Amino acid sequence: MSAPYNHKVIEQNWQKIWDEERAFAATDDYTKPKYYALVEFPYPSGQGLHVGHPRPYTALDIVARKRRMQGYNVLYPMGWDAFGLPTENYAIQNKIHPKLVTKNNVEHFKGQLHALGYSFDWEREVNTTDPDYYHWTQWIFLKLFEAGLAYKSQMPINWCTSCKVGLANEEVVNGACERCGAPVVRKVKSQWMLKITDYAQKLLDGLDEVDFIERVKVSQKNWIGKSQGAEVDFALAGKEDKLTVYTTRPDTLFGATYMVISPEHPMIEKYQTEIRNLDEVRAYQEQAARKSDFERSELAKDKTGVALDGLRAVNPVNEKEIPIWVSDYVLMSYGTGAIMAVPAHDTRDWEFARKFDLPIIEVVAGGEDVQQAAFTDVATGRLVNSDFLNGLEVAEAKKKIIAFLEEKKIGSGKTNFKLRDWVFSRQRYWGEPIPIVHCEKCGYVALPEDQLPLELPEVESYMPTDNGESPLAAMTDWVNTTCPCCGGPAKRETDTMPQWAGSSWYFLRYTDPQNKQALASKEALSYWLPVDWYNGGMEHTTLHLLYSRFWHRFLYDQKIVPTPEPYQKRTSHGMILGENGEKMSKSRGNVVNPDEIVEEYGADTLRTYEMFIGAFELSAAWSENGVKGCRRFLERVWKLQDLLVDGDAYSSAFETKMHQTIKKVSNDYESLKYNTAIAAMMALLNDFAKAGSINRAEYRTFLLLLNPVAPHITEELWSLCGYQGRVYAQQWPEYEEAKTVEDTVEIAVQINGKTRAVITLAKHAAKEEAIAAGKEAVKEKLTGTMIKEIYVPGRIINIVQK
RNA sequence: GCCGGCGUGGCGGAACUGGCAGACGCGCAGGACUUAAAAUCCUGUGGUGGCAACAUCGUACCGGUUCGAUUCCGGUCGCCGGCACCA
Repeated sequence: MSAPYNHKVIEQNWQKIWDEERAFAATDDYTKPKYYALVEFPYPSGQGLHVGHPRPYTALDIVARKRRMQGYNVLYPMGWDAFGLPTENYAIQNKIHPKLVTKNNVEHFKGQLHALGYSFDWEREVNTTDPDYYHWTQWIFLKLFEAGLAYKSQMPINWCTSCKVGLANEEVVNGACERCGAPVVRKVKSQWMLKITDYAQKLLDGLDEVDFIERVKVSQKNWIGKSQGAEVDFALAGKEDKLTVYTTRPDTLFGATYMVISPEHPMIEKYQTEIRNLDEVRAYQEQAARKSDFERSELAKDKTGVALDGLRAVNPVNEKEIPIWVSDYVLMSYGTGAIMAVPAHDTRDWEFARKFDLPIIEVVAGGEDVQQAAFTDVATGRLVNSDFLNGLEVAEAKKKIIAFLEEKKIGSGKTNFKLRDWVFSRQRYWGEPIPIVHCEKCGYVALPEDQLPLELPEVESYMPTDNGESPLAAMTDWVNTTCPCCGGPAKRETDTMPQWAGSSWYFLRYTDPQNKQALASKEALSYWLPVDWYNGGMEHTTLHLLYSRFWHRFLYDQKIVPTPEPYQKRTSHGMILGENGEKMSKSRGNVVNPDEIVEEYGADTLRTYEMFIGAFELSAAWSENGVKGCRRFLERVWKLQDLLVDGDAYSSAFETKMHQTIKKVSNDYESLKYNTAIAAMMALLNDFAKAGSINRAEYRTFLLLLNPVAPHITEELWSLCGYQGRVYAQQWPEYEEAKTVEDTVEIAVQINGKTRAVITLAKHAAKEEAIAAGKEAVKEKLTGTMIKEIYVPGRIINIVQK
């Protein structure tokens, strides 16, 4: 009888052996075929590892281990995205240097990950807060600056009242700070911006060349938000001036019955003396200014607005005078800050027109009565009441009206993007210093490259100042410097970079993490890139993914990286919820500590369970009983050694099953179907247990298949049973397609689509033979008139009767 | 409101390209072992009816296409995620 399965001893032992043997180090032998598997590096928070972390890490560990067994030189790295607010806030509260907090958290995390037996190449570990790392983050920023893609701009930004930092538009969630939930207000500040909008089209086009799961592509596309329409000039009645609008429906121009401008539109200031109800307009502007974007949208159901009394516009296609309204549903930050309202064919305009009793004129026929609801279907409608556009379909009408506008010089076709530039400044301590100085004479000047890294100075307090300056601003010795350009007095930039900076290029550093001369060598980059498979959370599919694609594309244009896209394939995993099906959180009291699971059941059990828990892309609720079930499975795998018999080829009883299982497991590991791969191995195990024996060839294959999921127990059994070498160094098992199919199949015999019998048939039985056998099996139920006989080989026999 | 996804036993979830719905696991019930319990092993387990063979209903709901629909199409309801008056 075998000794009991002691996971603690086994797991620590093998982790030590793997380290000593450098089992998972990627080699610099660039002649071998490579595979770069990547998971998002964690933020090393004070709470330590969450049970959500092992899900993606295990999934790609499986892929990485399998690829190594298939002969690839595999890079599966890990590092730390360690700048960030929680660390800084903890440092402020406890008066500890964030560097020290980070060091402690990283150590804790690393120990936890190590205990899970991941095949990370720890020799390539990176840390975004390491000056040797952020040297290159700063270097990339300088490249962006030189290329004119980093600029300073005085503009209204999202200001978090609690964190006292500016936030990118993308970081504001429902008008609240994404990190702390405090309300976000508008505040004008001079900010470093990155011109991601210059790359909107390239970022959109790049999606066609990569293998991202569809919903990720859709999110990226929606975020970039390309729309094609036109800008149209509306003359102001009685003035030599015009109001330009952007519209995606220029075809409906004849239906424009009024205009709406944003409360911030400069037109109001320009013509204030002619606006007879200026007081009313001023009051409305003030009311709108107090609202955040969130409130402006939240109050959407009840539209507000005020008509400009004294100013009217002229519809350029029919010369009709139409009123101009001011409403906060039109935003200054998108398009031109003014719209032409076509209530018959736009839902928002329709609501507004209803509320203020404005005319609704149908210009696209094909829907219901436009007085009852807006008709917005562009596919089926045809133009009416539109002069020379009458009878055309929407798409044709668009083309024709744009041509008309361009000919008359009153408008033109125009493409717009929703994407906005990236606010890159943070008024915080714990981030990369921005390597720019400001000189009265020379303006903003880049730090020379030989002065990089510009290290964070020691400060007394990490707290941002109340006026919103970074704590670095108080360090006058550090701030006051000389201008690299003219040698005169200058001041350093005191804002730091956002956390997104370090994570926008970390996958490049893994290819050559010690390099002092460059972010990575050309050779390393051209060998390892692109990342073959990148898995991460759905929550990063817009921000991090887009930012890192932007930086990469820029570096490609600078001829620094060899590929236009950084990631060939991107997948996403679902969240792990608490036992009650709710998101795990301290306040809900449903947090599971992975350390306790590893202690009690073992890393292999945790890994197996997290892969078995459900469909990888969907969220799944934790179940301690489920964990026990997986432990039971591994116990049974352990005991299989007692059933071991000689045999260096698969026994005839199991040959087909072995080939089928190899095929199933191999394919499932590639397609995120870890749960069914494990189910297949459980089913095979049940068969062996039932048979009472397993031969050495069969057990060998079984251990190889299971190894990527449960690496420790399989190495132990491999060694215990006297197989040579290490599992991790073996060849991945192969199957023969021909041997995965049985000679005979069970096939259902249906009458009128209802199964009435199941018969066993030769796999390729001829139709006559099959039908005859089928009829024989259900003969006493064949009472009606024969209509049709259907036979799909290997699938079904269906006898249709009346 | 818009966009995306999902809806299958008591529970987590399977089901290739339209072909026996419920694999695998959990839970539960019964049995074996044990003084007993735990662990382990065996058997059963969608609902209803029947001793049983079997019949019948059943993949959110309504309808359609088809010899045949969890799968395809149209509509309705519910849940989750994202976006937020983007013109």
